Amino acid sequence: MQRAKQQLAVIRALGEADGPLSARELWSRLCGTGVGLATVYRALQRGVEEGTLEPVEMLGGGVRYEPKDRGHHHHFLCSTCDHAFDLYGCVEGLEFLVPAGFHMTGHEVVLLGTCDTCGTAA
Amino acid sequence: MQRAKQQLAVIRALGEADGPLSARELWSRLCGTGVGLATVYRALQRGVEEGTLEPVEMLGGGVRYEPKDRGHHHHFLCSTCDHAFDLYGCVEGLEFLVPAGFHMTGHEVVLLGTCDTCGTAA
DNA sequence: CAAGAACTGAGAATCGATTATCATATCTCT
DNA sequence: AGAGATATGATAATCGATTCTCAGTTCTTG
Repeated sequence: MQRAKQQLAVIRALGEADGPLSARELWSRLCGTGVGLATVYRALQRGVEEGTLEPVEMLGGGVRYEPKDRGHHHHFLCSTCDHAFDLYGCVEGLEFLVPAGFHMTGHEVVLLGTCDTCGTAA
Repeated sequence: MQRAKQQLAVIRALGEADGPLSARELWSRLCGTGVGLATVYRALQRGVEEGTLEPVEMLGGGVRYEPKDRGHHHHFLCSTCDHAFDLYGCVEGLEFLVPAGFHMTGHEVVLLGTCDTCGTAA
């Protein structure tokens, strides 16, 4: 059987988002459509198993998820609404920070501040 | 009353660490000294209230703590032992990543890889 | 030493996040 | 339509992290 309707709705909502979403964020966006929280978790778990979704750990606690096809990028975390936004572009030249004997395989950059909406509202 | 012995032991252990520690890491380092986990949490909470400790959220779940006097710096997270190490030096020129309308107040950089010890052992 | 306040360790209680369960509903295939 | 597999939502169960409780201990001050 193909992936079912409700799970597709979850994946679609994630694809339309402007950044990684947590299970709860995703669920609240699907509110009213009658999708259960359990189904959100099922869709996320399945997406990760199939390799189409990627879990993103970040400040603010929980794990967020995003489609794996977005390539290398970083995030902006709004301290007011706690939403994470995708950023385009990357940072180079971090190697000089690595201590001798350590081996760097990747890096994470998170910018903090207020987003468009929250900044204007304040 | 001054801060009591056990709590001082916690603060000292944190000061001697080469990076931020979680409550559990701290506790295991004090194992054998008969310090209870509750006391570790009490010392951390008190340190934060007094402004001498700073909670650090990072990949890998839980909150870690470090003395607040270490100034601006970043961390290296070993994917093998899951320990976080302080890095010296910082990154400039991240502003170009910030979308229009957003206001950046800070940034976090985490380098991932294997540390000295884990890299050698592998 | 005496009295009261602060501190302590162990384990219970709580909290939020995630996962498991189950009866029902939906889909696929014929 | 009928059979069997899969998906669903609600809720219960679980998990790890943190906080609370409490009886006993240690410290301070006199």
